[in-house]
Amino acid sequence: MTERNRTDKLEAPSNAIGKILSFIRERRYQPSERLPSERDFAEKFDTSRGAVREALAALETMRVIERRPNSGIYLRKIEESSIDALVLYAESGVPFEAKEIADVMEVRRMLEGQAVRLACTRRTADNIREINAILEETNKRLSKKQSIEREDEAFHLAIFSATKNDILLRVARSFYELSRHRRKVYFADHSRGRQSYEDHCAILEAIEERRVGQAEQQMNAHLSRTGEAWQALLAYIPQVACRLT
Amino acid sequence: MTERNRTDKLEAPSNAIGKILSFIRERRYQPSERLPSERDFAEKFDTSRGAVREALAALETMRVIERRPNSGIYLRKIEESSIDALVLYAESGVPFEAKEIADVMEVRRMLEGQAVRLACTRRTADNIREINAILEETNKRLSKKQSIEREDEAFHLAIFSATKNDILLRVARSFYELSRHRRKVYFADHSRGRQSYEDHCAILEAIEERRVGQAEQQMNAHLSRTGEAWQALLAYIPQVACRLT
DNA sequence: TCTGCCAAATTGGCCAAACCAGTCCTTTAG
DNA sequence: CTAAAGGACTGGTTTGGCCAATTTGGCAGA
Repeated sequence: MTERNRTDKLEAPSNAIGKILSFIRERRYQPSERLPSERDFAEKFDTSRGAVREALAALETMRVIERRPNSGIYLRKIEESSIDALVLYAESGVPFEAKEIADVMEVRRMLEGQAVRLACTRRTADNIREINAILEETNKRLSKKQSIEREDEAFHLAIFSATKNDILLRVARSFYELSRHRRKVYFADHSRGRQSYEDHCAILEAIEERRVGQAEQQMNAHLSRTGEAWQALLAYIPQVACRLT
Repeated sequence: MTERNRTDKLEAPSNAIGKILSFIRERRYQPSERLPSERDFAEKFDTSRGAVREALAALETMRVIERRPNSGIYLRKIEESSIDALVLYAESGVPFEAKEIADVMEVRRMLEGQAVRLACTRRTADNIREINAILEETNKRLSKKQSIEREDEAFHLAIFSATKNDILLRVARSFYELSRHRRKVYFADHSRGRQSYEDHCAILEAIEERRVGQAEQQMNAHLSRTGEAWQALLAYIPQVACRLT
């Protein structure tokens, strides 16, 4: 009951990574604490040292652990760990807090209002075509009662892309990756998907016509609605959030 | 002449990671192109398959490559690769463009102006103490004519930390990581360090006294000065930027 | 000539046993 | 009591092998 064929998030959880990760969480290891040795892990998971070392290499680049030669493997602070590690954590069963939602929405307000302004002035015809295609796909999925979490992410990232600021796009990508699990929960409700779709259409129209003020206003309205929907979601069924995947 | 004992950036370039990375770059591989097999790499680098596999595991979590079972190893798009991979690239000898600087400064303007406002209202006494300590260290290093790139990063991240928004802090961290190499180049000049220090002191004062408007204004002024200094730097000695490390 | 099938080669994934070069701690000889 | 010797760890690395799946190529039949 540990995992199934869900190898479409990170391509190689490779089994061992997940095992080590949940081992760390279950045993409540503290930062800078020393973990079992490679050989212990291999024995514990009934696998080979090579497989363990490969997983450890991955976890080290995610900055979850630190390997000190001739000493041991040490757990690092959670804040130091990379986004990929957090995604792995979030993907299955980590507690889910209202403050995180509020934080996410605050950052979105900081970034997306200004991004949409830039997008208005710098967009090309290609950008419009791309966003249009995304919205069509959104509509298609909505009419089939499917979740649109990926299309929502694609829409917002396409706006960042239209700003022609590669650094901003990169930051936005890692940000959206970070909140991907929450988005999955959010769009489990069909009506929230419909509302987002309508908001998106209005935003695209403003960008296409290069109405800077209107675009920013529409984006702010969209984010406000999303924030309120989140509050409502959390107020009534906070425990549902964890179980959905 | 490939590498020396510079194992203080990412903890385990482990030699093989760097070798594979420069191999990819030298041979000008294109995205989605198939790389040599694990066994080929092992032979090429005169090492074992296990070492190669460990490096590949790391590169896979950095999303530089994709390993398809029973098929091969494929190069992914650069835009998909993680920040760590970009840092590795930047660390040694990648071209250096003015647009990147402009992009970075644009993002900083988007984020830090609002962040400093939040910091004013939400800061605790601890935040002030922390920032003060950073500024003291900055001053100490300046009087010893040392570069302050780490202290500069610490100062700005401490402001993000004072906003009490963990998501924002995380985004800012990855952002600063992304531009770490450029910062190293920037602070190679001592006078730019002094200017930043003075700006930082003014910003801290405003945050401490919770003067929201003044803090934002100081931050904007600081970012403007930094942007201009960058322009000047790039205009006169663009080629120096690449060679400095 | 074209088609279909089967076997060999190649791939990544994995395992086992060993050796190295350090660190740390205990034991032992002076 | 001290200091040297020894052993028991550690992560880092190599070698050599097996597995399952895919790809490939050649051979047989139509």
